[in-house]
Amino acid sequence: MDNEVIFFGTHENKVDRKGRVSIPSLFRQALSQEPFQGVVVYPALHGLGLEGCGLSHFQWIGRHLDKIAPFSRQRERLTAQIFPKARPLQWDGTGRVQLPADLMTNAGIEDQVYFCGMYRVFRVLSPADHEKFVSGNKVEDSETLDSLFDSIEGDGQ
Amino acid sequence: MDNEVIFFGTHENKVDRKGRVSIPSLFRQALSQEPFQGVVVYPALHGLGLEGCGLSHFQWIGRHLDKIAPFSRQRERLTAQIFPKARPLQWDGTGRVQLPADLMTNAGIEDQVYFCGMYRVFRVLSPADHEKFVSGNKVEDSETLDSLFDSIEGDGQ
DNA sequence: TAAATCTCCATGATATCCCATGATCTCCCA
DNA sequence: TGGGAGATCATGGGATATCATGGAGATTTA
Repeated sequence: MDNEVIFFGTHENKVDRKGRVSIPSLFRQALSQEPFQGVVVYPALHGLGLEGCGLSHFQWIGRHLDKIAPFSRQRERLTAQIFPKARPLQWDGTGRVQLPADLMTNAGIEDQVYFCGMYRVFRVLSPADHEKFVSGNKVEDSETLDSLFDSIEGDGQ
Repeated sequence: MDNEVIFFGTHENKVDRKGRVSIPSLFRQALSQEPFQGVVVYPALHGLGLEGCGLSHFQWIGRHLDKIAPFSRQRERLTAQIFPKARPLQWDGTGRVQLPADLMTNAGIEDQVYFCGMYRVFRVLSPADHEKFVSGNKVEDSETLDSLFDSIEGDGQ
């Protein structure tokens, strides 16, 4: 897979009173090869704040849904969980997007956000949620961490 | 699959007393590459409100029915549910369509609707149905959500 | 001819574009 | 190695464009 889009690092940005926020330059660089110059944002599936990614990765999520029987209730429930709250946000010439009011409310975001790179996606968190996010994902004992890593297969690289 | 038609977000619009309603700009953009500049609307399969999509996807639904045994009761029921009440609605220069009276009655729509993007289709819901839709599709504990996703095969990406 | 539908124009709210600024980072040369 | 010039980045504010919506008038349909 060429042109891999990867997000990392934590970036603290301001939300101005129009609801605009700069997408971190590193994230925009990561997405620079994408046809859609913007991000897709939706409430995080597991827990806190918002999650975002490029359109291609979002379409990849959609293709997962395509594997489910088209008129089934399960497909409808999963779709309803993600799509009605997802929004494509195109950035402007200065790299900013407009955060929709409903998503901001949903995530308790006011005038400051943390962008946390999370490999193929990123999180957008209020300061309070960011703190919970950091402490909540701490792995207390190194034994646990070891076993997490051990569960991943090598690929002979 | 290029130029994928995907519907996102929830949009609250008014129905004026002539029965006109704006198709959300995002939805029209999604359909901008389609030969037919409009939507097809029919009663939703799983109960609430109306469902809509572009003409191409509607044709795709038809082709899906072709996979069901031709003289089966199931095929007839699905066909009867969708096709007799479906209507192509072309939008005008300002992006509005006229909602047919029978579909509005059928869906309990009066002067306000919610458009919910649902991936390849979208829902058109009265305020009351929208509330039921949201609460009815809630996945209470994240375990359930996980298991829903886990039931889908990964592709090793 | 009455009712319904479509076209066109006006309007307020909102989102987007464009330019300016200060802070930080990078680069280059002494 | 240190310091200054220039570039990049996040951010603010005003101007502009877009969108949803209302209504008048033209056109079509029954």
